[in-house]
Amino acid sequence: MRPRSVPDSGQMRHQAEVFKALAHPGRMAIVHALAGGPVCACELAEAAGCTPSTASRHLTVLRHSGVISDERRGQQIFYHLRFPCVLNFAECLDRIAAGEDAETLESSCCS
Amino acid sequence: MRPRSVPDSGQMRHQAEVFKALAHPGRMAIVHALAGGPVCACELAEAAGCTPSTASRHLTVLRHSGVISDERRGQQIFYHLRFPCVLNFAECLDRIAAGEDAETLESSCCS
DNA sequence: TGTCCATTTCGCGAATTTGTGAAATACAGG
DNA sequence: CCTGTATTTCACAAATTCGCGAAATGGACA
Repeated sequence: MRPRSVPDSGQMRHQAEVFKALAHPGRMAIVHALAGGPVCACELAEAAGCTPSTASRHLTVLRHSGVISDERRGQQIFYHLRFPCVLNFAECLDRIAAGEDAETLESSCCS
Repeated sequence: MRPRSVPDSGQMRHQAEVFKALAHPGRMAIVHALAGGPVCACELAEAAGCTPSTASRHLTVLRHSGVISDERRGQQIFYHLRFPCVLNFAECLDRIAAGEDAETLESSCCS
């Protein structure tokens, strides 16, 4: 077990903000849709299963929390996943939900 | 880059639910307070900086999402962190926020 | 049984989040 | 400049979350 530093309250607020940005099924769908590389906003609206308007707000939330970044390419805007390890952690959650023992998992979790 | 399976909508809903449970500074404080082992509810209320009443609801949210479990010991109830890798991921967030490059980080992230 | 202690549940108002259509903005190309 | 496409911003109502005090619950112990 590697030693771990205890975060201060500012760090914990920031962590909670990132978790909040991810705390929505549509936004998780967006994050997973970005796993293979940058994707434009219109495709992300489809992935999230909502209108472009709603998707735009989800994208704003994710961008503001630092999870994604945006880049204009001609008429469209492509989004890029800045925290690839979110996908690692999400996979851990699936494995624990599937019944895998968390202790056994820990050494390989999120790696 | 290890191949990664794309989660179905049920898995993404579950992931979002876990993230939502963690999406609160007080609940993050509780999670970090549990890093060293089980802690009773009254101490967790202190760690979260709220009343026992509010802390109890936070604990209910965390327990319902599977992040923690509870165990009675005499008069008090001790809580236990079931997802230790949450701490790994939280540390990644700190390191990225501190300016560390996410690509460099990924291979060691959450491990 | 009765009393203490730890914890949870209830009820309430305040604040935040959510989704959407309509309108505004930004850019490419004639 | 004007048109079409992509995206965002705005305004609004519905739903959810938050925090706390008061009251209820559940064991431990005499």
